[in-house]
Amino acid sequence: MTANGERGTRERILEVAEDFLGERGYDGTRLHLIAERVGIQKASLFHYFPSKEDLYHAVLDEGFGETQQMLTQVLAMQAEPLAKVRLLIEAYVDVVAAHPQRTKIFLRQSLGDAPDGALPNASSQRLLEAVVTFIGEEQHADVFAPIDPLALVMGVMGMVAFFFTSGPVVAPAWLGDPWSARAIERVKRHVVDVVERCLTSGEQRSSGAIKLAQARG
Amino acid sequence: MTANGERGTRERILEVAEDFLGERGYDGTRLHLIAERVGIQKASLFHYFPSKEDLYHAVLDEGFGETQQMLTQVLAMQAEPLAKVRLLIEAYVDVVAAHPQRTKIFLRQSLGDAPDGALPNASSQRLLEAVVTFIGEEQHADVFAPIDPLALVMGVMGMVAFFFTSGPVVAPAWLGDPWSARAIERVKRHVVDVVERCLTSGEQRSSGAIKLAQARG
DNA sequence: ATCGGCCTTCCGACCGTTCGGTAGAGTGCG
DNA sequence: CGCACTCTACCGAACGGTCGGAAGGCCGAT
Repeated sequence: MTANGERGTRERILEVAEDFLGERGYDGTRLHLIAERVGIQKASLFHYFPSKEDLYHAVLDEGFGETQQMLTQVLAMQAEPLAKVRLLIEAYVDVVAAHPQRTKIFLRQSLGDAPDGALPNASSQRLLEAVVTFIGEEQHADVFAPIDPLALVMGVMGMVAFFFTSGPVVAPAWLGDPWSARAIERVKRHVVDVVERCLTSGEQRSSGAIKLAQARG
Repeated sequence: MTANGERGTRERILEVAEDFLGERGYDGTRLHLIAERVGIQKASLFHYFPSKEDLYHAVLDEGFGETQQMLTQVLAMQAEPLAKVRLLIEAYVDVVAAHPQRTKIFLRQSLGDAPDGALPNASSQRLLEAVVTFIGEEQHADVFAPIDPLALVMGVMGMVAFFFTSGPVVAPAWLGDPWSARAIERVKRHVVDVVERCLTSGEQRSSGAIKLAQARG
């Protein structure tokens, strides 16, 4: 037994790496700093991961997997359509709020952080499709109001990610500590509110929005 | 007169730098590649900008300034409240779509791309406040439905940014070429649609909105 | 019980490359 | 000449990654 009695060096590396990758991105992450924080020699990193890029992908996979698993679970639940949407949003906000660095990595990835560029990740796309299909079906049954489901879902992703990652920079006063339970609740409520208004508004506005605006004048 | 007859080497550097910074971020941007694409020697970059960080900030300032100027202009226009909101959104989408790299840089910046961390940028905060105040006043006059205005505005920023920067990765099929006029129009319509539903729904749904209304008094 | 090999885990030292940045001279123009 | 601009050549530092080996646990053979 050397310095590290507890087991899980590999896991600790992944944790620390996630922190650095979220904070500074792929190119900004220094392996020797990861090693230092883990309490290990830099060369030892290469015992667990063949290269920096492999470490990056390991962190990525871990994060994606967990998030998708949680959302898939919620999607399979039995509930009223609108309630299920609410649950989905709340679960998503929870998972984003619980792993801020992971969310940052996800955003960075889609901005093209990795050296090999941004990859579309097949399984996450399947999940996205499942959610969109669910909403589309309810719309077809006239339970939900007609609105582009894909745009709606992607809008939710964008809003939530932006609130937590960019929010503190753009509007530091708002939310205060973005990871506090109070802030999380606020974000949930707002997003649910917005989506519900979009899915329950009686009139169809999609293309007639401009006319409506004029009519109100 | 040497190789570069047309004037504006500095401007060309800024353009090219914006491209690289958006595509790969601060740490991933290599000065020698910028120089190469400009058609200049790397050392010449330092004649115009004292350091990489200064170049970065120059790009940042240029981008912020232009965006803010445009939005401020729209905000000062005379129009019906709801129409003005629509104009603001359309202007914002236009400017984002016109400068994708700039938007990526902005997102990266708020994720903490620069070596000195993310700075809250005072003037952009003032603009944000102006928009929020405008919405708040219309709500107070019962023209707009009660909903957290700051959250709404930030949500719009998040949605739009996400559509254009992450959209192609998350859902490549959607939008197709995200910078086509068709895609831009689609994004505009969706965002305007969502915001209008939020600002015109008669009933009051969120308890967050109630709190906001209280806080305002 | 203990020796010797073996495996995992980790380490100190080192390597080739590339990065941001500098020095200084050259060139053409007003 | 002075000035604005660009060049070639170079530098120290830091990076990702490699190498050979040391420290200890494990286990079977003696």
